[in-house]
Amino acid sequence: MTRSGKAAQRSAGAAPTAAQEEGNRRAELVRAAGRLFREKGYEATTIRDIAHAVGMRSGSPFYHFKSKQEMLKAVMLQGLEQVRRALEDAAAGKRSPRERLRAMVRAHLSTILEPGADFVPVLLYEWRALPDEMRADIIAVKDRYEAIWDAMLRELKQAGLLRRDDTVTRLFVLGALNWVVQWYRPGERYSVEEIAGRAVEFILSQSGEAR
Amino acid sequence: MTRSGKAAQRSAGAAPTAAQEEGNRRAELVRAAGRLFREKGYEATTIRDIAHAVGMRSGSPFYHFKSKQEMLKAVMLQGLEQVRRALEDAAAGKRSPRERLRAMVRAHLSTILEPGADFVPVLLYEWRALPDEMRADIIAVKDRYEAIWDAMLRELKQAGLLRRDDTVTRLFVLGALNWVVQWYRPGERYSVEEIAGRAVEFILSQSGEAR
DNA sequence: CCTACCGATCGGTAGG
DNA sequence: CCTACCGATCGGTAGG
Repeated sequence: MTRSGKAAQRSAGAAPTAAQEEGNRRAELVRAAGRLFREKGYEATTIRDIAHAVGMRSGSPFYHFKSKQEMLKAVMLQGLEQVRRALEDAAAGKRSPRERLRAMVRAHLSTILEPGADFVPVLLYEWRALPDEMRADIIAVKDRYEAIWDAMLRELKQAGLLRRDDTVTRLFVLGALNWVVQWYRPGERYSVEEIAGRAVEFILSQSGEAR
Repeated sequence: MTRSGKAAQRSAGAAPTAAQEEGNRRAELVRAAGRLFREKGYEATTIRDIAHAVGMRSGSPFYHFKSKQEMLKAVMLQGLEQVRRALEDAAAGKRSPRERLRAMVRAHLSTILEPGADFVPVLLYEWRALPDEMRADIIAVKDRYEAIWDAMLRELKQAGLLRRDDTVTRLFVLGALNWVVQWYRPGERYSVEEIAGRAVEFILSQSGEAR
């Protein structure tokens, strides 16, 4: 699924070009780095861990990345692109404000909780490890992401479903959602779908009737 | 302020005993460790950093702690005791449910945001670094902390101020609050007091009149 | 609590 | 992308 995009770039059946192979290897490294950074944390993960996870030797990742920090940056950028795309898709559907909120909450939670969804959690919890200069590139994308939420909150307020639609409210909302990664365990008691429903209910000031 | 408790243990004017001096040094190490763990993260902080912060040489902290992990555990336990005590004090005041909630939110946020309040943020964000065996000791204290919130939520629901009072609701509430450490900057735009007020408003399903 | 030290490991590089 | 390697640093210990 993650790969279908890549695969579609080459004509069917043709052997991949050298550049494509290289891109694949790079993508594999980012994926492995994301998983390890999430599981063990950036500092506790070694380049050797990442290299071995994709069948390389310790020095080889530096052929694809200049430094460990560049790998972190790549993971974070991928996480941001992923969650932003998911959110835009969710918001695009023609639905009522409430239904659109629910779709966005579900999209956000999925990107954080689904097995293999490692990029965004790394983005959320490894800021400290990122050098100042690299943050600017990330903040630009982050702003676009938050703008989608701000638009949603404005809409909800106009519909009388939310008391306030300012920045602090958005931070409370995203805080409640992002915190779910701390307690959610797959297959245990609540599904992502159920948590999304409960979150919507928690966020909105008027319960309204179901659905 | 943090020290007045300690000082009160000895009779006024008397020289501290050897055991008290030792306890003070240990407490200094915990404080320094808390600050550094918070700023740089557990993995990125070295024993040497901590030692130098209190004027010791690199090997000396091991006279007080068996390992770096034991230092982390000490920081976390102190964080939990601190936030639990603050919360119990806040909840103890004879007030309306809404006022009690506000006091608890303020207490929780203060323990996380006030300058020098490093223990709880470490507790929140360094779980990964703590070995399994040490978690049990911490979880026992954590349960007592969460029980206070559960009681508060039950009360709010009975008063018709909250739609639900189950575990997921508590997790949303604490998520929104704990996330504030990610965006709050002292002296910038919002005070802790203001954020507490906004959080209460966000949490409750009925706005009611001011105050 | 210091001095002196150790084994292990880490991010990164040169040279192919 | 591998081999071979380097300088630096780290958590921890012995012996006082």
